[in-house]
Amino acid sequence: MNTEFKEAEAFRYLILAVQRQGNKMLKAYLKNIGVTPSQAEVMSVLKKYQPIALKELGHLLICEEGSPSRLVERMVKENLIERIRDQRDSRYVRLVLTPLGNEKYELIIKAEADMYHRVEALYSKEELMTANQMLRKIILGTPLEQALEDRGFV
Amino acid sequence: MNTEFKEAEAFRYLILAVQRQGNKMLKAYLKNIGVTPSQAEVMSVLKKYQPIALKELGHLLICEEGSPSRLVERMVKENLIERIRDQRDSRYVRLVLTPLGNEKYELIIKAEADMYHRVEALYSKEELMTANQMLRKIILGTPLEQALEDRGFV
DNA sequence: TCCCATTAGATGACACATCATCTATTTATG
DNA sequence: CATAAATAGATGATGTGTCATCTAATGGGA
Repeated sequence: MNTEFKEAEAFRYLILAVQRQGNKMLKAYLKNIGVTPSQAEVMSVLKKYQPIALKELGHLLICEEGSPSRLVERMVKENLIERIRDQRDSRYVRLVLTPLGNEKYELIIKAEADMYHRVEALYSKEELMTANQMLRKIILGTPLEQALEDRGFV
Repeated sequence: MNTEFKEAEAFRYLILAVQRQGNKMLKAYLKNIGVTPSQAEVMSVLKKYQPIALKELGHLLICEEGSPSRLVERMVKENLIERIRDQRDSRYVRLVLTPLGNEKYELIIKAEADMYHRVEALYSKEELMTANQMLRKIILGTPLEQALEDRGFV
């Protein structure tokens, strides 16, 4: 077997595995709140940046590029988000959290904190900083760099 | 803003970003071969382990847990895989690469090598080993640990 | 031998992601 | 002012992932 790219190949699958496993774990923590990991991400972006247009939201999300029309659509149906047409330029919509959305966001913060506690039980702060610094390098020059920067993760 | 879990939160989104970005890059490399990253993973598992049952394949894949019926179904339709009912126990199917599948796999190896070159241009072998060692820790005790071990990534 | 628990795989349901295309508006330009 | 270019968002198509449930086949125990 060719072992030339052994570490690079392992890195590829380890990243995939960690993302899947982490998503699964977060999904479990969020289950009784009734939101998915992607929805939780939308809500935390809205909490910080609302009111915001769909396109801006798309630029800030890590979980999805392009315009998250359908992700938002489902959340509107579940009364987590309100979608308001802009008066001045009706191409835009302005997105804000509903009261229910705000309520649930409080629970989401707690669930995420539980998740982060588990991560910090596994890694020292120094380890995390080293890993993060390395992961940032691969994102430089990609469309996600701006999103991560705006969100405060760079 | 609460900064208690700053690094853990950044880690969460960096892992997501790197996985998305990497998947996108690999997808581009594989595009003219006509296979997706998940399909490429199935083919490299088959190349090494064929003939194999659907359930075993599911245990070996990182890209999907459970049984990858539909992933395989699409690949059968595209004549990449052959699905043969086991004579002795017709609950099982045995999966093998078709000649077309083998041909395409040769191209996939090249595309993946290009991808790995880019990763190694970014990171030293030592950095990769450090990162991989760290990522392995979070996988310990999860269902994916076995898959990674069997595939030779642990 | 007969019945039932077990097992492999298929399938329905749902929520993403991504890409291409379409629609409704707005704005720029002749 | 009229029309074309540009822009925001919606929508269709396709391929995942995940979970629950269903079906078909096997095998073990009464």
